[in-house]
Amino acid sequence: MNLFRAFQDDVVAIVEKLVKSGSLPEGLDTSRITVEPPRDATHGDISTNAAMLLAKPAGMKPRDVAEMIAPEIAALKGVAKVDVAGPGFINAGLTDEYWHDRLVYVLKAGTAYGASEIGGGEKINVEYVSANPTGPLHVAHARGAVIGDALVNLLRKAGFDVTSEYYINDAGNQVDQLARSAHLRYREALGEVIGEIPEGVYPGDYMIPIGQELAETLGDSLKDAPEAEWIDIFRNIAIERLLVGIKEDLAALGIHQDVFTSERDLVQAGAVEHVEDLLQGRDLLYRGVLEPPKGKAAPEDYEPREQTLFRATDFGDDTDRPLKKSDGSWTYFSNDIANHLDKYERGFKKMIDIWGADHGGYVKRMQAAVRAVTDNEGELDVKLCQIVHLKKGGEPFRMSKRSGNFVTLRDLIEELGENGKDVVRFIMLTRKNDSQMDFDLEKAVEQSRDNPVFYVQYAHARCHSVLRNAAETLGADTLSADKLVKANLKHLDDAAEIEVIRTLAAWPKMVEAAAEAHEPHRVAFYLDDLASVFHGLWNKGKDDTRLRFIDENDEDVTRARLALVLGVATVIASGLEVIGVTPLEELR
RNA sequence: GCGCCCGUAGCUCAGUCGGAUAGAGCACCAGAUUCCUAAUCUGGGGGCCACAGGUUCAAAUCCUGUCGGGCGCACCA
Repeated sequence: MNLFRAFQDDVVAIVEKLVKSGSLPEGLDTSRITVEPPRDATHGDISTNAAMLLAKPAGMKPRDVAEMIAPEIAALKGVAKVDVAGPGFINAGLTDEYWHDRLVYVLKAGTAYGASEIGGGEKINVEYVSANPTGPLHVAHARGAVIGDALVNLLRKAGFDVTSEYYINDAGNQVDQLARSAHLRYREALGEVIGEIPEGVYPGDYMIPIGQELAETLGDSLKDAPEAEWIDIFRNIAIERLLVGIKEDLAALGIHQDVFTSERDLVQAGAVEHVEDLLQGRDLLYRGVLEPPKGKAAPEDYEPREQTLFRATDFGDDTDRPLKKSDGSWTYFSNDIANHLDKYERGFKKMIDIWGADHGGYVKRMQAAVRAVTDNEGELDVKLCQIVHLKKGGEPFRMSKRSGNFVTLRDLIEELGENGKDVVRFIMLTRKNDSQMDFDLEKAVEQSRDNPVFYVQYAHARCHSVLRNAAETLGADTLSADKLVKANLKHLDDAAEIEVIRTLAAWPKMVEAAAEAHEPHRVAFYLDDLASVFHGLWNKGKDDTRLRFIDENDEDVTRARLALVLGVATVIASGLEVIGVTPLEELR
């Protein structure tokens, strides 16, 4: 449960009560009332803006409204004191007992703690990676993969019914070039000297084994055959093999998407004609000529051509967009509309796509198309990922083992050693998705405060280290959550201890806010905060022995503190679960 | 020329559907450590939140314009 939401309900109830008693006028809008933690901790534990919001419509001064509400809040369970401050904030401090109850709640819930119902079981589709099946994944894909996957977990925790999806771009020119590349490697495997690989054809070494396989299974029958005879076969096999590799690359990052949708299958099933019919039926298509882009030099081969255009401007786009090329064939755009319409027809009103920033110019038209084709029922959010600059010790990092001239995802993970997956996942979430970032391979494996992966992992391991130590004298079987939940938590009375619980108690709100904003990076920042307050408490114990977790002379106090330690470990594990990082119990 | 994203401490970045005196880490300065893991800790200095208007009880946050940086700009995918 999100405690702020609970208090928010209480405040709204108080306002309604005051309306009923005639102290406040009727017809007030309570929907914008919030209860939040004050930014400055000296203002208490919770704060509401209710008085400032209601003052104007009620025709009263904010402070007067506040003075009416404040005593009612003071009467709520768990509230220790209430102040009216500033322009009309009502601040409340909560009792230690209230916070102790929160800790009990954490221990009872385990890593499920933080789960929310705000999603209400609503279906939502998250499409990410969707790289062309023309080679192994590289670093540029890693960020979108991690953001997408963490977002999926986050939305699930927030109560949505999430489907994770990969759209396979297996139609069009690129995969034809792939087929040609496979044919070239096939000829090479049959002993031919292929020389320089032509422009546009994929040159990577990863095509060599596919060529060899084709040579073994097909013999030399298609060696000199015209393209039309082999291109379908070569394309299908190459795509299939590369897709297996891509899935392995994703698995190395701990990613297993639910649905892989083939563009080619959709096209063959007539999904694009379906789009055309739908748009036609809504009178959103016409034959027209697109102007060349103004200002900048027009493309050299520009000539006015008539084609089928979609009225994207009716839905907020800057210009109408072609559904068909001038030769009458479908554009990539039209296929992608079919993809999104297909999702909608599978029951997803909410859709999220994770794209690279270089596709930013494509967002408006896709959103316009989704609205058009779903009669404004469907809703597409697009998260753009800015590029990642790989560094090593501050210097740009390049290497090329498996393929042409880019760093593959596998290379990256392997370069980072045993915890490569966890390091990549965490670091990728240490920036907002739309900020550029540097990924320094040296810093990412450093064991220091500078490295958030380590800092958070270490906090978790440190918790378990304490529990292991305590187990030696108290017995491991007495330190489980269901035993520690019965500890006498009254002993947790130091401000630093309460501060830790307060941070634990913020986790459910964090999950909800991050899920609503579609921003998984907030989880990584929260975990860094939590680790920080926990390490802080630990360090206090260094100066003040009375605050150490284990007091050999007082088992009662020790158990209370171990309950807190277990609570911290639980919430860190819960958060790491969301971002897909393994909570290590030992770092040695 | 148009569209989108970004502009917050010396550096890298957070900043909750608008909330109180704008935060963190690094770097810098001054101290601490026979102690459950020193795999450090405490304190301090440092800001016209790019700029100018507007909306609001309240703006880093929303709107308009300007400047600076990135990305994208017929039928490619």
